[in-house]
Amino acid sequence: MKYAAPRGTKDILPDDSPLWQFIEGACRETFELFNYREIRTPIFEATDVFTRSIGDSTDIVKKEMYTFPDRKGRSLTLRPEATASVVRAGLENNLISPDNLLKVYYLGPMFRYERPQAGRQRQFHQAGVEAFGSNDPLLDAEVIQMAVNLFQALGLKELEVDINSVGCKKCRPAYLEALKKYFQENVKHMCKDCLARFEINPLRILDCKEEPCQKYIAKAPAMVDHLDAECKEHFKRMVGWLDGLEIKYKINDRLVRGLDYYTRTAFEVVSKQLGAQNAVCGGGRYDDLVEEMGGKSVPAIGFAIGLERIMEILRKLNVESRASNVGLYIATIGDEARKVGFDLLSKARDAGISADFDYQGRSLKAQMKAADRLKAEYVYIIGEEELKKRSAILKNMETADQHEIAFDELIDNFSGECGCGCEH
RNA sequence: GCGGCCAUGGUGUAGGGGUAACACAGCAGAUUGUGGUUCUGUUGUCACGGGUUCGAUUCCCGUUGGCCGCCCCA
Repeated sequence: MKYAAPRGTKDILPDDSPLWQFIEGACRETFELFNYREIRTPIFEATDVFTRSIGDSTDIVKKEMYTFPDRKGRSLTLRPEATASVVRAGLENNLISPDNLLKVYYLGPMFRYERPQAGRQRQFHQAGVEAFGSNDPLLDAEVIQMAVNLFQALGLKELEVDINSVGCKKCRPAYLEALKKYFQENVKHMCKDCLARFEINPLRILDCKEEPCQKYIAKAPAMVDHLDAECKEHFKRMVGWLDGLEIKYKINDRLVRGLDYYTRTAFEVVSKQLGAQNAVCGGGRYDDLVEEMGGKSVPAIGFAIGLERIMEILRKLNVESRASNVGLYIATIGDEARKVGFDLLSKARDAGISADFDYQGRSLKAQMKAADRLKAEYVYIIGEEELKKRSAILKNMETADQHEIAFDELIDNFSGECGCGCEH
């Protein structure tokens, strides 16, 4: 093979697109139900947009960004996630302000230079939402509810919603100190990764899955116990709203998210039907980001959903539906019939009937076979005799019934019964 | 960035130092104007580069890519 798609990228082929459209459609529908409106930002940004927001010490910034200089030497980066872009766009276009509530959603490809594996690609797709302008815990609950509703609409089960609070810039430093103090003596018994985490970001130790480390982690102080009064109140009230909405969740005081900008609420939806990469949705509040990116202080919250991972689950559930949308296939014999057939073909399309034709001048048998494979509902067969009569055979491919219909009446015959393959 | 496994027609697989087997799909045909069954034919530089050898698709090394795990994340 001379050319192949770059490592970690995948073609989405016609057989897959119905499922993609289903997923994307469900996202749009749910988001719009909650009155979020679509925003589309460029696929690349000035590198600073990401380094400043995501954080220099995160893996994304340290080793996963697709960064390149353009022809004038400016450093650009393919977006590894969308939140930073949305904040940039919102600020640039004056959509974000403290006294204005902005709710937007996006859908599209993201890029991270990572080693591909199950549920992980270098170009992958996310759908997400961002809401700016409110620090009310009600909004946190609603955002989580929206994610849950979406997964319901998609027919996903066996999901778990994990929530936690990572505090704010006022109370987190004290917690980090407490963590350090706690791990100070134990860390030497723990894995070498944890040793490194201890220096860089002790919060990450909580994420470690190594068996020997677990017993130390289990007794480590939890952020929820170190929240200041306001953060504690925020978390309590959000949980209250979630209970009111009857949303099942698990408080996971070990949940730490990988981007630096999160404050207070952090949540994740994980699937039991996936392998190691089991998070299908991750999000949280980022009350300081807008200000850090040069705006006024505007609280915000959002989440992102990994579409490939949703796809993987749906594939396992076998929800692949691949109905044809061809209502009419026009088969012809001979050059003259072909001209007439092609003319009827375009008339059919003008009338909104999805129609197809043979482009290779093949035998009638081959045309019938093609129509069959396309699962066309009807085939209109035009031969020499039919040309003289200006009337040809319309065959119902499912029942195999066929009868004659004049060229002039073909389209009208269809408009009544909706031969377009749509669902009614 | 690290580790394990792998790489044969469109797809899924078999094989093995002397130029590849099977199934399915595709295409063509089986009294030349009708599909889903059957039968026949047809489809491959055995990932790429180098080495060992009289000879490599088969053995060795490297590269690239895939799968899975670690890290991290969606």
